[in-house]
Amino acid sequence: MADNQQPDLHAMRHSLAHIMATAITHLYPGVKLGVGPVVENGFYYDVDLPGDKQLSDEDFAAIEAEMKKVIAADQPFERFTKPVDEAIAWAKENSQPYKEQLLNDLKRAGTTVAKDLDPEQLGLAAGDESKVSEVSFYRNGDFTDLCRGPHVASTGKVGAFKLLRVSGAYWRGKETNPQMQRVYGVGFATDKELRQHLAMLEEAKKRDHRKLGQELDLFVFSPLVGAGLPLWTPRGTVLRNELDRFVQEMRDEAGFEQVAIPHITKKDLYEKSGHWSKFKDELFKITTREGHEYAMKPMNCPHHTQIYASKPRSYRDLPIRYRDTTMVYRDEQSGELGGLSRVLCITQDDAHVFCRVAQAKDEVLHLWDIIERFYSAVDIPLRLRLSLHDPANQDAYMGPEEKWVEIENVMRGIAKERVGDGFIEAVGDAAFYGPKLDFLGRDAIGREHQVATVQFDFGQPEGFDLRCVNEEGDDERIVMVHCAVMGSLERFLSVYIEHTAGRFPVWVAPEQIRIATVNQDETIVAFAQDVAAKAKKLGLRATVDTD
RNA sequence: GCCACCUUAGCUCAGCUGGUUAGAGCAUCAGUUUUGUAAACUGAGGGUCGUCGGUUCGAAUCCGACAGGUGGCUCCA
Repeated sequence: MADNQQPDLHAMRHSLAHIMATAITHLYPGVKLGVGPVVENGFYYDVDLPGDKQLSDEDFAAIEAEMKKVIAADQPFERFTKPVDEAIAWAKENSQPYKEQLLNDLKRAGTTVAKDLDPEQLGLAAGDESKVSEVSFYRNGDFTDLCRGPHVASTGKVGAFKLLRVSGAYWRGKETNPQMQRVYGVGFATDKELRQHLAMLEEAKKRDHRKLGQELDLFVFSPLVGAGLPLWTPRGTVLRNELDRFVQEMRDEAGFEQVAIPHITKKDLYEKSGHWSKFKDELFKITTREGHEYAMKPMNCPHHTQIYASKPRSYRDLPIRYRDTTMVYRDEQSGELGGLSRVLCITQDDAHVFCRVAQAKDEVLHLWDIIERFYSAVDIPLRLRLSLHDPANQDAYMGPEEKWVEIENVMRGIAKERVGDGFIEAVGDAAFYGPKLDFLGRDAIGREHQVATVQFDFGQPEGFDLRCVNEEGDDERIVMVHCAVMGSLERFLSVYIEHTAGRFPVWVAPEQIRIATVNQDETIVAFAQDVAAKAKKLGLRATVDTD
């Protein structure tokens, strides 16, 4: 829910959702309605059209025209209430099975327990846990809808709007439920604001990394190689290498050592780490000709633990810090792939620290320093999110809950010490092996993306029995700290390309110097080539342009 | 994976309801030009219309499958 918009704008958008539903009801009698809430910049309504009718963009003009008629009629929005049983009867009479289902939930539970459903969509006040005896409706003209409101006084007072797209959406967000059609629109108080918003969308389109990636010759896709598998051109590879080199230089200063690992492993490694059972759907699996099962690595930490575990470690050796920029592979659902934001092969600028519990805090802080230096260099402001486990779903996590709470308190303490109250907490966003400090970067046109991450891991050291010999000569369990600065190079570059609109600073630019000659006279061209050669000797990326 | 839409030259796109050798701009190449502030002139090459199959006398155009893409849904260790 968009919570920072003016209340009347919220009411306008909510009213637009009703007006759209009114129009669709007029055009497609017998339509079954789902929910129609306000979202950022606009609204949507989920509809299930009679017969096999499927909406497409071409139907928008007719729907918009019908909406304009409803708006021109300036019908008042009238609120009234009904006892819940009468409301259920109303839904039955009007063949609105989705509304009926919502009402039944309201009656039975007093609220929609399904946390995937916003109570606001149900005509129910948020936080209202009591049993519901009455529900509210809104009526405009010949259209009546179960709704909490609020609405504007009449349909003439909704400002400017435009329908943008239609897509599939599962009823109540559940994959196993029937799929409805979700019609999205945007709404603003004035035409001018609507035009500005549409202009912003145009700007975002211009910056689209998929478009710029092709125009700037940074990466390509091949249908023969497959979806979600970007191929990096020489120019794009320069970008990747320069950014990574900067991160790795900072890490080396902080005592990291580079390691290298194979991209596949026997299944045994992931049986021990817990990946085989927890993430088996996302593992790319390989069976050898002898029938042995292998998998492409979906992450690097299990491999790295085996380097650590290869010999006895003294407390004097710790912390041991490995860094490794390498690809991991995840078998994502085909429909989720898109550009560089979501790929099957993810290049992680990964790092793992093996240390004693008491050393972990300093390690986290040093890694945090590197993250801050990096994002200040690429001019992307960061916001911290502390990602915690979900107590309601403890089975999804390694280890006992007390341990989680203890470690999360330590992480929260570190965050408080460093940024005060300047961070948010997200229950359920932790990794299965430990809580995370996630960093959200804000790009030049205001969008936020998750980029860097620092993770505290006590699960895997336990699973792999990682230890050191302490001062007393006893075995001591160690902990791991994971850190990726760019996270995924692919995803980071999708953000960075759009952030800079392809105008990269000189230090990462694939082409730093272009020498253009005024004509194609031999001596002049030779001179230009000589200058370019000298520049290259100095380590600069120079080209000659004789056109 | 699910729903909708899309796929014509290297790029951006025309090709109406199926009917002669599929077009344009930019880019490329060749020749001309050598002119100081954001697209010089002339010409040429380049496409089995995503792939495979079907309907039809005839398919870029209609149907199906597959692949790839876009927007969402679901998912994202």
